[in-house]
Amino acid sequence: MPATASSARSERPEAAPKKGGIRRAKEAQILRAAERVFARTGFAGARMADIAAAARLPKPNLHYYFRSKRALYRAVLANILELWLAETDIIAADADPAAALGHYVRAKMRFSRFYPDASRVFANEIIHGAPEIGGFLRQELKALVERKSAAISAWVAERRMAPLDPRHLFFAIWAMTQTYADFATQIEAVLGVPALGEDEFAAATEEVVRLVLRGCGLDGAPKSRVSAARPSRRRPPVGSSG
Amino acid sequence: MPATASSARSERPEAAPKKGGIRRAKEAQILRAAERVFARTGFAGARMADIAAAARLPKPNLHYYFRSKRALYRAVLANILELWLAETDIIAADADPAAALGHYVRAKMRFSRFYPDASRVFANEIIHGAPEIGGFLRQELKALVERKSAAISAWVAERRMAPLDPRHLFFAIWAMTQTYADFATQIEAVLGVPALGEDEFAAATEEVVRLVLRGCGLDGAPKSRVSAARPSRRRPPVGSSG
DNA sequence: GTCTATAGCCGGATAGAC
DNA sequence: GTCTATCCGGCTATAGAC
Repeated sequence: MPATASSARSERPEAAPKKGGIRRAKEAQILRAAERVFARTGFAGARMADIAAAARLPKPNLHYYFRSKRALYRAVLANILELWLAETDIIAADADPAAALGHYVRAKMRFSRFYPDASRVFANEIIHGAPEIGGFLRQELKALVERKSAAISAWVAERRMAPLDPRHLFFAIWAMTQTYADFATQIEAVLGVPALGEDEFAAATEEVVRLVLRGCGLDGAPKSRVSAARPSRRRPPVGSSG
Repeated sequence: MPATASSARSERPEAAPKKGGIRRAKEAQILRAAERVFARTGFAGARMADIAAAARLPKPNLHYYFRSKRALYRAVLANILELWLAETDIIAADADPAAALGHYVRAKMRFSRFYPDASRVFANEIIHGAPEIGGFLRQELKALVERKSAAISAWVAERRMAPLDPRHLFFAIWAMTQTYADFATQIEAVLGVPALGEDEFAAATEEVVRLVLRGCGLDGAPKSRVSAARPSRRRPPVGSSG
C-alpha cells in the first residue's frame, strides 16, 4: 500500500531480541496517544506536544521513534487500515446471506464501539481527500470490494435477496455503522445521553441490523447473535518509525 | 443558536442602504471561498491566505469583514446549519410514509450532490467533538428530531411501516446520504470513477431510496420522483462578521 | 474601504548534554 | 537511548499608508 511503501524498515528479526521489544512497546504507546489526538483535532490541528503529553513522554522522544509528524500520522493510518481490512473477512465466509450480512454489520458496530478514534482518524483522512491513503483506496480497497461484491451479486442472481448494487450496499453499511463512531457527538446530543454506552450500542446495533436485513429483503429471523467480546487489537510494526 | 449567539451585529436596517448590499456580496464571496478551504483542510489546516486567494481578495480584507479566523468559521457553519435544517421540512408534511421518507432521502442526496463542501465542513466539526455547534445539536437539532420522530412513531403505531426507533432511522438516513459527500473520495476510488457525476448520483439515490424504504417495510412502489433541480441557496447575513 | 508591510506567536524539528 | 534548550519557518492579526 502506498501509504506505507516508504516504511521498509531496517529492523531485522535477528537484531535486538530484547531492545526491539522495548521499541515496539514505546511505539505502540506513542501510536495509541497519537490516534487519540489526531482523532480529536485532525492532522493539522494536532500538536506534537499534546501527543507527547498523552503518551507521557517528552516531545523530542517522539522524533526519535518517528521521523516527523507526518510519518507518525501515516503509521497511525497503517494500523487503522489493518484493523479495518480484517473486519471484512467475515463476509462471504458464510453461505447464508442474512447470517453473513448480519455478522458483518455487527462486526462493524463493534469496531465503532471499541475503536472510535481509529474510525475518526480514518474519516478525517477521507474527508480531506485521502492525501495519504488514496492509493490504498484505489488499489486494495477497490479490489476487496469487487471480490466481496461478486458473492453478493451471486446471492441476488439466485433470488436469495433483493436486487441491489453490492457496492452501494457496502457504502451504506459503512456509513450507517461508522456514524456511531464518527458522529457520536451528534448522536449523543440527539439522544440526550452524555456518552454512547453498552446499552445505546446494543440498541443501535439491533436497529441497524434490522434495517440492513430488511433493506436487502432478508426478513427471516435467523438472528444468530455473536459474542460481544472486544476483538484483540494487534499492533504490528507496520509502517512505524519510517 | 449558541454558534452564532455572539454575532449580534451592529448592522441596522436604517444604515447603509446600498453599501450594505456590497458588504453582503463580499461576505458571501468570502464565505463561499472559506467553505471550500475549510472543507479541504479542516479548521486548523486552513490558512487565511488560501481563503483570500480563493475569494480573489487580499488577505487583510478578510479581517475587515470577519474579526478572526474563528469568526469566519462560525459564519460558515451558521450558513450550513440553515441549509441543513431547511431540508427536514419535507418530512411529516406528507401523510404517506413511503412518499415522505422517499422525498426526504432524495432531498438529502441532492444536498450531498450540490453542497458537498458544506457537508464536509459540518462532518469535520462533528468528528472533532462539535466545539462550535454543540449547543445547537443539543437544543435545536434534538428538538427537531423529537418532533419529526413523533410523526414516524405514529406511522409505526398504525402499522403503516415496520417497527423501529425513528431516531436511529434518522441517524441511518443522514449517514447513508451524507457519505456521498463526505466520503466521496472513497466512493470514487471504489467505483473507479474520477468524480461522482449526475449518473453516479442518480444511481446512488435510487439504491439508497430502495434500501431505506424496504428497510422501513415500505415496499410499495409509489416512487414519486421529485425534480432534480438545484435548490436555491440563500446566503443570509446570519452570524457573519461579528 | 482597500491593501502593503510587519509584528508577534506558535509549533515542528534539532543540537548537544547526560 | 533520553531529554533540555533552542532554532526557524509559517501563520494570524494589525498598524498605517493610500
